[in-house]
Formats: sequence, C-alpha cells, structure tokens
Amino acid sequence: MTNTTIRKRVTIADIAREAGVSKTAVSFAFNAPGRIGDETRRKILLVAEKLNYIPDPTARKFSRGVQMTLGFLLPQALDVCFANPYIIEVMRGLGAVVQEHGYMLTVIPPLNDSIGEAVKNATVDGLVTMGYLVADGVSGIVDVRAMPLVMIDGGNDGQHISVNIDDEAAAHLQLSQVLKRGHRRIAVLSLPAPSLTPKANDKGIVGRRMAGYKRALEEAGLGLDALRLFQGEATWQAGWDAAPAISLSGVTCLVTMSDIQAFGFLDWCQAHGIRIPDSISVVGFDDVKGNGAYGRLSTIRQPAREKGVMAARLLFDILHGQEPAGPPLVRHSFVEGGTLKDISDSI
Amino acid sequence: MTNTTIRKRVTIADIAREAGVSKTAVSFAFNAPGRIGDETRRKILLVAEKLNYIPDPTARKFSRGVQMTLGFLLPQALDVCFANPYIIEVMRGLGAVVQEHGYMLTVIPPLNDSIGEAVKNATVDGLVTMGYLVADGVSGIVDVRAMPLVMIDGGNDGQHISVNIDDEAAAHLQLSQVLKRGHRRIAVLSLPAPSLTPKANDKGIVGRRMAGYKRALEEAGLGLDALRLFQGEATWQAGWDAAPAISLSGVTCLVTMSDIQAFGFLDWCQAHGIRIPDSISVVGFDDVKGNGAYGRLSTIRQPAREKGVMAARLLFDILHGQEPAGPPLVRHSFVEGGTLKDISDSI
DNA sequence: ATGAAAGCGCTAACAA
DNA sequence: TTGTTAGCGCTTTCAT
Repeated sequence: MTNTTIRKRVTIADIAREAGVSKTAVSFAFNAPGRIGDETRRKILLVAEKLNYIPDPTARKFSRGVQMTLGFLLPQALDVCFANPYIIEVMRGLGAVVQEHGYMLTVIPPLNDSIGEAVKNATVDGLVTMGYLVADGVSGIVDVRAMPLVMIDGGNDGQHISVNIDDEAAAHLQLSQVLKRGHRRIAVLSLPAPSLTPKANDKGIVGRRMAGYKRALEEAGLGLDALRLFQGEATWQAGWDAAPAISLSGVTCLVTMSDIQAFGFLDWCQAHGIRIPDSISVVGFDDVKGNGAYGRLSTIRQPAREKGVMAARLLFDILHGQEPAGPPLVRHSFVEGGTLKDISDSI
Repeated sequence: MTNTTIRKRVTIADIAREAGVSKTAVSFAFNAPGRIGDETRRKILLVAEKLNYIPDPTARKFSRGVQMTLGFLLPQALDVCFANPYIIEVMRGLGAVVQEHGYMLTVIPPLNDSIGEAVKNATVDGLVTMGYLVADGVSGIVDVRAMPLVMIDGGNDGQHISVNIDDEAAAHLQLSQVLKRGHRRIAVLSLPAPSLTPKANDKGIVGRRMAGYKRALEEAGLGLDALRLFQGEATWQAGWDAAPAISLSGVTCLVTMSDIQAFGFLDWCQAHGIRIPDSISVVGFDDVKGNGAYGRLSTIRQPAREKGVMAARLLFDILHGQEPAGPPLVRHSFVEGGTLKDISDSI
C-alpha cells in the first residue's frame, strides 16, 4: 500500500461528504441512474466533476466480482506468439468479439515459465487458451478458480470446450495430397508433444494429426516408418534450424504442422540455393500470409480468425449462463500453392 | 456480487482457521516466507493445498494497489490494430519487456468509442499508448488517476514521454528521395489528423511529417501545393479506397504515411492492371513485411519492435521511481525497394 | 428516494 | 515469530 502521491486519492466518501449525501447515493449516481432523484444525481455528478473523481476500477471490480476482462493464455513468450501470424489472426477474432461486449483482453504468457502461476494471478472473467501445451497444467487451477474456459487447438477431454478443426481429417488430407503426387520419402516437422504416437482421441492436436497421417499412409499401402519425423516449436526459427537435417535426409517432400515452420525452412533453402519445389516439395499447415518470395505455399487452410471469434462467443455464452451454442468445429481445406510438385510420373 | 458457485470460495480465513493460525500467518506464508516460522509455514501450505486454496488475485491487487499489469492503449478497434504489422511489432517489443518483469499486458481498445471511458476502467499500473489520436483525450484522465504514461508515436507536449523517430526528418528524407528521382506531381496519403497544416512542433506525428515534406519541397524550389493530399486510417482498406482517386489525379508517385496503406494501394493497382512502378511509384512508411507480390516496397524504416521495448522500459523506470533513462528517440532510414522509379531523365 | 452498514478477500502496521 | 485489527474503495441489502 504505497501511495506516494502528494494529495490523497479522491474517494467516493469525499464526494458523498462534499455533496451532502451518502456513499450509496454517489454509487447510484454512477451505476444506477434510475434509483436516485434527478436533482440529487445532477448535484453529485457536478461535485464529482469538480473534484476530479473517478471511481476506482480496481475496487469496483473487486467489489462486484466482475472484471470485464477476458484472458488469452499463450503457450509461449509474448514475443514469440506475436511473431506467429496464425496466433495474430486468432487474436483478431477474439478482439472483435471482446470489444463488442465492452470487455478488455489480457494476454497472459507463462509467468516465470509457469502457466499455472500465470493463471493463478490472472484477474479475468474467463480464459481462452491456445495450443495443446496449455490444457493439462491449467485445467486444475481453472477448476479451482471456477473460471470459464474455452480452448483453441486444445484437447478433447470432454470437460472443457475446445475449438478445433478436425485435425485428424486435415492431416489425412494434407498427407494424401502429398502421396497422390508420388512422394514416398517424406519428412514431417511436427509440433512439440509428449509423444508422436498417433492417437485419434489424443488430448492434443499432434496425436490427432499423426493419426491422420497414419491413415493416409495405410491407404497408400505404407506404414508410419515411411515418415522421417522431426519436431520443433511453431516458430520460423524451428523451421530454419531443422532444415539442414531435413535436406540431408533424402526426402522429396517436407510436411509441416505449421506454416511458419515451413517459412523458416523455405528461407533456409533459399539461402542455400536449394530450389523449391524442384529439389524438395513443402506443404504447410494454417494458411497464413508469408512473404511471398516463393510464390504461394501449398498448405492446409484453417480459419484462424473464425476460431477466435467462436472461442470468444462460446466463452461469453458460458459467462452469461447460456448453453454454449453449436459444436466448436471449424472447417479446413487444402490450398494448392506452388511448393508441392507432382513427381508421380518422373519415378 | 453474484456468486452462483455451489460451494463457497475458499478464503484466507478458512485456511487460517483450519491451520489454527491467523490470517497474517497465512498471508506471510505466501508472500513473505521469511517472516514466519518454517514449521508453521509448511503446515499452512499443506492445509492450503488440501483445501485447494488460491489467494484471490483480485483482492490481492486491490489490497496492495498493484496490478502487475501494463495497459496498451490502441487508437482503433482490436480487430484493426491486430491487422497492422507495425503495431504487432511494437507489441512484440512491449511483450518481451513486460514478460521479463513478470507482468501481464492488457490491450485496451476504445470502449464504446471512448478512449477516456476505457482508461477510466483499466486496472493497470501504467499505460503505453500508440498513435497521436490518443494523447489528448487520455492525458487528463491519466493525470487524475496518477497513472504513469508513455506514448508511442504521440505528441511532444513536454508533460509525458513519447517514443518517436524524428518524424520531421524522416518525412523530409522520404520526400527528398522522391524528388531526387524527378517526381514533381506527387500524392500524399496521410494519416488522420485534425489538420494537415505542417507544424514541426505539432503535437502529432502528422503535423511533424508535413513539416518535413514542406522543407523537402522548399529545397526543391517547390511549395506545398505541389502535393495532392489524401487522408485515411492506417489500414489496408484506406489505401485501397483512396486508390481510384489517386490514380486519376495524374501524379507520378504516391507517398504514404504507412506501409499498410501502400499495400492496399498496390493491391488495387494490381487488380486493375496498373503497373508499379512504371505507371506510378509508391513509397511507404514503417518498413513492415508485405506480401511480396510487388517485390520490396520502397519505404522509410522505423524500428517498431524497438519502440515497444523502449516504451516499456521507460514505463518500468517510472514505475520503479527511477529517472527514465535516455531520450526516447529511435532511428529511421530509407529503404530502397523496387517501387520507386527514377524518372528524372525521362522528363 | 435515500442512508446505514455489512461485506468483498487480502495486506500490513502495530502490538504482543 | 505470531496475532489483532484496521483499512483498501466500492457495491448492495435492508431499513427508513
């Protein structure tokens, strides 16, 4: 309680005294114009103006137990997340809805590397999380704090809502396009996950996508061992870093779980004179805008902004005590870019 | 005060009772491990764990008067701001520093179209604002709330710190490059401002930049009337919308105050078969990544991320009662892209 | 229409 | 080392 300000803060009591009314009256003057006489109200507002009184929002929020703020829980450092166009698009969607409701948005990075710590300290009415990393460590604390939660790209634990595409089907589509074009030696640059074992009912998107890959492979008479597996965060750097090993692995195509990884890979290839897609094909995931230097990236499109909009809407539904509307599924599609070459006839 | 939860919230009092100690002890156990016996502390923490107790962050913040949160005040809707790569870069810088300090970041859009309203309700320890629109309406309320404030791209009112490039010099450089290449009929797509009258000591960046343009023109023996003035927000749409009028105005070059406006213009030109820079040259401002379809944009570079970093640092300096370090100036430079054609020898 | 007063849950000065 | 207690500023129930 360090208030270094010279003159003390003007409080509701000051206004009440000065205006010769009770604190209640002052409170009503601001929050319930109907419950007070017009005369009195005008007088109070006048005094408030004169004394530069502004109701302390901290006290107000504490007292009412409502924050008028939603939290957006990120899996990585702000710096990193804000560098990911996919996340930015999601935030645009969140932002539009949040603002519509007169709410504010607090972005919450892991605090001291602990997501739990961050959630404990978040003064928000509800939480939107992004990325599978989040789900587990968070849900416990969220439950304790009885805080509404909607996940994006999270797991299907049946407990909490998660907005997703059908990741299994999307991954299946992604790899099928690759196989259809004759590729047989394929690298996959995956996102971080505890295990790369494919499980369609896995809690995270990585497991679900691996299951999709597996199914696509099986349909082509292949097994998972046809894949060279690499792993990295959803960053440009991860794509760049993995590039040397991938390019040496003798594959004809790289499949990534994130466009931004693909961009890192493409930039590395460009810097090293490796031609795309002649030397190696690349297929991404997300469909975000790149820098265009290699033409359009072949990728899986998922409507990021819409995910944000839907997540926010669902969260407000819960906040308003309504039944969350509709199944949290958005659609995906394959985007034919210029980075996936058909090599089926050139054995 | 609507608490619809079935079981009542576990409070510090519950823990105190259950552990047979006072609230003080519990508080100390969490916040001042040194001021309490190891034995007692362990016991308290155990009980807390058992009862799923988490100190209410709202109450904590209210009581301590510290929010551990910084606010980022935006001039436009979240949706719009998040679509501006320049703002995103600034946020990356803010985010890095904010997280370093264990703080959170609340992005604050104008609430019900009122920035003042938004600031009144913001529960933050300090504010970073972006864009000249903000300065005026906000400073009064900020003063009343005695809230530290650092502006980015704001005005120099001498009262509050603003992180800027030397906008007058940067604009001078921008237009000089254009004039040097022989352009004489030039359009300027400006940002919104109360007036386009150039004043180097203007409160906003538009005035300062106009002053830079004026100086550049004078050095070329021209007056301000050599410029066709257009005005629009810092959005892709504004560039697109202004394109028809600009392309019909008979100018050989467009100078914008924001890259994203330039992108909108370029996309319109592409859609209408107008070749850049053959039919018309374009010079932007900011140097953010575009979609690359027209090669690199000629522009003025300003270090957006660094602005964010610096603003956040300055704000924390103030928050910590230190003298804000160094002058809030970052440097700019001209970026030679492919959209500015030299027409000096082709009369 | 207005007021008195009891919280909200936590912190911290002061006392023991 | 630990406890008592008085706030923090506002909201809101219940009287009047």
